[in-house]
Amino acid sequence: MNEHAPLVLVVDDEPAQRAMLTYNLESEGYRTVCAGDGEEALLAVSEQGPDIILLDWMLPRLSGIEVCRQLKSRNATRAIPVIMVSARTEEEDRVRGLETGADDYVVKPYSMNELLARLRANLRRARPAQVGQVLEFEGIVLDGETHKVTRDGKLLKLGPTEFRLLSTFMEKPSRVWSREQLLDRVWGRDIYVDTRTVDVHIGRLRKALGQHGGEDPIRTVRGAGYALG
Amino acid sequence: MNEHAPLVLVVDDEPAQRAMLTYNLESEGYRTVCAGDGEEALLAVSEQGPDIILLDWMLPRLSGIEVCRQLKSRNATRAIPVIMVSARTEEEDRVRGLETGADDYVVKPYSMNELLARLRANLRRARPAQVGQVLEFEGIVLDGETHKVTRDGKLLKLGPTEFRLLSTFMEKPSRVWSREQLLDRVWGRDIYVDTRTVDVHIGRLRKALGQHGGEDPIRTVRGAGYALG
DNA sequence: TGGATGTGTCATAAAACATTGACAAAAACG
DNA sequence: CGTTTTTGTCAATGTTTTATGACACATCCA
Repeated sequence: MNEHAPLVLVVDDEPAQRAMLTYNLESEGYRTVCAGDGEEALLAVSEQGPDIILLDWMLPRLSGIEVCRQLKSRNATRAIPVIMVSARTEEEDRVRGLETGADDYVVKPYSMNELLARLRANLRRARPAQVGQVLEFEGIVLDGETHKVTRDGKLLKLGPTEFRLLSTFMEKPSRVWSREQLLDRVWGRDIYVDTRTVDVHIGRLRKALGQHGGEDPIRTVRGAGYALG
Repeated sequence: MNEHAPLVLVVDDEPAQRAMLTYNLESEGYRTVCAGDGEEALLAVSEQGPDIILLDWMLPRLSGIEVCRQLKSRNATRAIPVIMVSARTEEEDRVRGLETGADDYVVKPYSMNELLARLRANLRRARPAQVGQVLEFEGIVLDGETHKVTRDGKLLKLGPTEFRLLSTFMEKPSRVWSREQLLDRVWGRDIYVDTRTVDVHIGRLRKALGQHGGEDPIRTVRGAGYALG
């Protein structure tokens, strides 16, 4: 199994469902981890740091909707895409699902094809911290597994948002990202934050990158956004 | 109404639907334009250049899926986000919708809230019509993704307006652009600026292009405008 | 719980860029 | 040629965009 395959957290209370899903996901090359109820799910999120979450609506102990709400209210987990899975087709549920911040919504019965398509779409959108991958740019080394960043061998101290911001930049150095795109990838979908907030965090990232000296590697592209190098 | 509000193209064959949608969209501050069938839709796209498209699945003449396929197969329109709207809940359709390149999918009946949430998310994602294209002309290389311009390998420094001006020229080298056309493309529609401003910026672009030496590649066409080469 | 750390917003400062009018230079045209 | 029209450049001024520091509030972790 590829070390860098995306890790999917499957949350469902029915063991048969979980087995079916993990089987299919793994034969598509994903890595998986399971949880049987809401509390297990939250635990798994903080311990495993999945790249994406398949979340059943009906769960013992903590409902799927509540799990989602909690995930989306924390900075550390906000950016992880959540796909809600539900047997209920009522439109009201879809709305509630999306309003708690779910990134997508799938109604049972769904085909594996549909699920995989949505999975791919959501992963494509929001995968800044390529799990396990080590990115490098002009002496800056970002390790997605240990969450450590060094510059010219010296360890840098940076907060979670700065880390995600930097890893977005490093995924494609010298590509210009608009503030909106950065909000989408670093902060997450449907989050209402002023675009100027990006400026502030860029400033913080610059300070963090320069804490042991060195040129500022972040380029301001007036009227367009920011880029690395 | 804000001139720069996103323009939403609403494609639906039922007038009542269209009215409902435009009413709601406009009270949210969007500008709207409508089409009643697939061919009208394609026409509206090329004439109005909407920022995003709400596309009903079932349409007379040209089905929504076909419209989407055509839009996504042309460079000029590929970047416009398309949200498919359908009454059909069959999952197979959802998959087909996403596979033709639709950016999102909404099933009727949907709530306005859901629709607006998806609209916002998709607009934000695709916003700066990233022309990730690299244009080249006589040693001048313009990269739309990194916003960098080099001449004979040497990086040039140019401001936002100079960048847009140059990229307009490079789209079709040796074509002559009138001052009015340049104002339209570089400055934007309905903006009131003296045509003399164009001269000044041409001057700046010339200086910028010559900052490391080299011939002036911009040709003045007296009485007509300017061209590259 | 409580201290440390991180985050979003605002006000303000600073920088970058755009516009315009004046005038000089160049081209067109009789 | 001299006149008229068009274009190039400059400097002054105005506008927009970005940077930064301070602060309140939320979150994390022991």
